[in-house]
Amino acid sequence: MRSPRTGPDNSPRRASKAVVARLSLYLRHLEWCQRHNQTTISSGILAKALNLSDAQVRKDLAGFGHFGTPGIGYPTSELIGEIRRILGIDRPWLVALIGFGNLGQALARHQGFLAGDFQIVAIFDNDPKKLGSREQGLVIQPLEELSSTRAIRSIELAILCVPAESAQDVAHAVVEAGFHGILNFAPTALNVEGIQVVDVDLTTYLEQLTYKVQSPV
Amino acid sequence: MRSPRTGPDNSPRRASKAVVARLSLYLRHLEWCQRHNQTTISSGILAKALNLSDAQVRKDLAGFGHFGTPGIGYPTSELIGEIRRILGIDRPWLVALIGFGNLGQALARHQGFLAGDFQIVAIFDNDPKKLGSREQGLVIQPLEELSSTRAIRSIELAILCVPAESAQDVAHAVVEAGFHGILNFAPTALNVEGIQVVDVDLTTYLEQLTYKVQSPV
DNA sequence: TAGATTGTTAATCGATTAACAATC
DNA sequence: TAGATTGTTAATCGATTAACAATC
Repeated sequence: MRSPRTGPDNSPRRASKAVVARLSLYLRHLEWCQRHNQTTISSGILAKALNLSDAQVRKDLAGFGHFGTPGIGYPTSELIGEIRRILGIDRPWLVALIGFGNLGQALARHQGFLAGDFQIVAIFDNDPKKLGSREQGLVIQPLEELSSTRAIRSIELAILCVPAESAQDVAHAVVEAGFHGILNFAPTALNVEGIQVVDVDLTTYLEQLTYKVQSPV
Repeated sequence: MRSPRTGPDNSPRRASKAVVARLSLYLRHLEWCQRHNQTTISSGILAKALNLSDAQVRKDLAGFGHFGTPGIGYPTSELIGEIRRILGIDRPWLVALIGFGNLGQALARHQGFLAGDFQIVAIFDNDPKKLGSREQGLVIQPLEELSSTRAIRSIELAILCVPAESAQDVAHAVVEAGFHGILNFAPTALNVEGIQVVDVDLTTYLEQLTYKVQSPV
């Protein structure tokens, strides 16, 4: 039973980036609770574990439906299923890794961050020295094969780990190849149409930290 | 010449996380402009390059001082200096890498994301198989040496790349060792006092992307 | 001077928090 | 029933956008 949040025209409203990010955090803690045989959890307990407020947890979840029971809390397993469905990870996603430098190699090996719902099934790079070598059972392919490989295997997502200088060109090729989304690790703003992009800018995080360290609270 | 933004009590006010993140983006594009011999830049041009609004750029910068000239724009080099000073990267920072699994190894090798202002000068791990081996000229040290090594070398920042299960314990040791800040790659919320933390949660980004892909605008 | 652009104020928009009736 | 907790509304807070006088 659910009644999704709707706009004035009654169409479902897209949740803000902040809300979606918190849903991922809720999901991870709920899975932890499930492993510890916690069958229900209250907004207060969940909030405390993540340094948030109980009101925020309830508000976030209520935006997507009625998942809890007054006096009881939220059923762990059911809420996990609901959040996975909301996030779109109630099914597996195929991923192509583009750019096999240090970061690309790291992500290919650090499958932990893929968390089971995502699978890297192709790796691309234009460095002739890397082409043809193998990683995790995958042959490094040239970018010319991006479009054909994507189509054959129905790959939907691309993780972009190329240098900033070539990122825009490669992003264009990714769009042309028919991908649906880009996780962009290149430190540059992409200008693309008709495709979703999430930026992960590793260079900015240490600067956020030094700002906080030199201006504590 | 600058007049920093102040609170009602005239004390400098801490900028929001969003503003600080944008300062990093401004800085990077300004450095690009400098390499292309652009001596001044307007808020409109800078905004367009980063998919932001001109008003937002001016507002962000005005929060820290008067850096521009009406009719002209902002002087590239001077603004770079100001932003670097604001972010705290007008001096080098020493960094310890804690946890030498796949991600830790990747970050050690992917020095690109450190961008010259940060230097990894020590690596720690508790895996007996890794101890004593070398990476980038650094010997992998046991966590028992965290405090002494930090003090001897005056290391200020820690990059935490340990598994979620041990992250809280290690974070505690990091605080005890006298670090000033943690860049936390462990997928868990840290509960620490008296130290600054920036979380980088790689597991959540692909979920943000699938949400956007299945609910486009 | 005319055109361009800043810094700042006011208006708008959105997100968080507080409070509480409803309900198990 | 009494205690706990949700879902939701109203209040607060903060961030973004729009507009424009000041100024080069």
